[in-house]
Amino acid sequence: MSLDIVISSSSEKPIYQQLFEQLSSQIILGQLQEGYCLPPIRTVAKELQISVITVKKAWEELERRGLIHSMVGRGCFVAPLSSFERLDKRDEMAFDKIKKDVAYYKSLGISEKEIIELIRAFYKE
Amino acid sequence: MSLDIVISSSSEKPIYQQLFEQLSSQIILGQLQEGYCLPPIRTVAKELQISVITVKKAWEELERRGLIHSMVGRGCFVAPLSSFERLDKRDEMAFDKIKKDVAYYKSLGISEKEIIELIRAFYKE
Amino acid sequence: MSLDIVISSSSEKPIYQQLFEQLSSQIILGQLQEGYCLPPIRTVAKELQISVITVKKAWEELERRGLIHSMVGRGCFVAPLSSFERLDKRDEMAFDKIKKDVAYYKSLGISEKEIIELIRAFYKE
Amino acid sequence: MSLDIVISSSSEKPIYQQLFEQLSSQIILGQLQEGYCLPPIRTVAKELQISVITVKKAWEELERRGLIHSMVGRGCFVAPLSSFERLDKRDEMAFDKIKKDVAYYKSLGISEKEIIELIRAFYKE
DNA sequence: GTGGTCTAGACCACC
DNA sequence: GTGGTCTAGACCACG
Repeated sequence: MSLDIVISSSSEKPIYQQLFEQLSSQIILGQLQEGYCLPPIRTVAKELQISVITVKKAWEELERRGLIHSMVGRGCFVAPLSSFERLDKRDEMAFDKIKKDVAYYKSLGISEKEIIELIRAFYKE
Repeated sequence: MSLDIVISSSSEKPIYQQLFEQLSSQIILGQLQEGYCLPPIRTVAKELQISVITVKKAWEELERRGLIHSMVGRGCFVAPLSSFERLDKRDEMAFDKIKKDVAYYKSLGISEKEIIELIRAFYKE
Repeated sequence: MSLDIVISSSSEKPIYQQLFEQLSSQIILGQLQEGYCLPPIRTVAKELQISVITVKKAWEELERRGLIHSMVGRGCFVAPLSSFERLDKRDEMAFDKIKKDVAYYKSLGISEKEIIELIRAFYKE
Repeated sequence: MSLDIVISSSSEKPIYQQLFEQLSSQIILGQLQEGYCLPPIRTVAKELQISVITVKKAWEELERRGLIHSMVGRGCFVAPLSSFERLDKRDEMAFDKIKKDVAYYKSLGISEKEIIELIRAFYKE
């Protein structure tokens, strides 16, 4: 399998979400090219030692977001997306999160300046 | 009840966590002074129209973080914290989160510059 | 259980889709009022003699469409929708289908007039 | 190959059904004359870049409907149909679908008038 | 008690 | 061989 996925079963995040996040990143960043045929879900499940259903759930979410499309009997393929569309989906996925994050930072009384310094510091790591 | 809490039952966040976040903010920001006696959990539960168990869970989390301490038969009290200690706890609660957030932003290929612009924009709202 | 659902296991449609279609109709038509608490999925599953997972899948689709929202430990509730929003969702669900249907009718060489006569006839039944 | 077929691999419809629908339309509309010898299924498969099995399945469905008949070792031929018979088969194929469609429209609470307006609009496209 | 997640394993439609 | 659907049953988080 050529997928580059790491699953942490001890993570607080559900496995299907870890899968979704990693795959969606790779598609949005163009690391998986359009038309690329993903490995069969049963293969992915076996290699990651998780259930087929869990993989399926992640794939369904990817399809719902228009990042892949599945064809019975043929496999699942990375959707054709222009650079513009990829950027659009990326922003769509990031904005809501950032908005919530900022709301939380503010509720803790952390200043804009402090946040930005921390962001810069963690970005360099 | 003199607590200033707002619960959203339609939020995606569990109720106990909403409680915890709001109380911890207020303690960390010094809005609830040290030694202040919190209302009985049954009172809080009744006024917010939630389960006693839910309130208990939030209080336990606050105690675990050292923000309150309970005395059997007497009630729960805001812990005595110096300004320095409060800042320390605040940072402790914020750092891990920011670190994770930045990791996610990076995985989506968003630049440090973009993030900071968004943070600034959302901060002004 | 007060839900008014009929499942045909011999139908060509998947069970979860039958569930989804009937529930969504009832919500869109205002037959299930906003805030109404649906019976627990395990109860629905038992009464309809289908799997919990199948019910869950239908509920997930309803939630995705904004027709219900679920709260862990509390249940699933019909979303608050204005008459306008309900009409909007109804149209959203109907338009795509009608468009496809018309394309098929046209490919069979059936005239607009014939179709309309048939629609009228079946509508009266 | 003189067949006029377009296959969409990204369509939600199975390929064999796309094949069947297009061929049956052409036969019913008299675009393929009776006695016309269809190209060998291996030729069709190669030109459309699909599996022979898929073509075979579509051909079987056409034969089941009495639109073509196969003669071992000689090929598949468009069945001899009078104009009347063709109209009959067309209606047979359309009626069930329209009936189901109308049932669905009704379940969504869409009025006969609305449907007809939409049908007219989509027909003009 | 609720819903959320994950599992193993079956059968089907499609290619 | 592929993905799609359905099943039974487990464990967890939440209230």
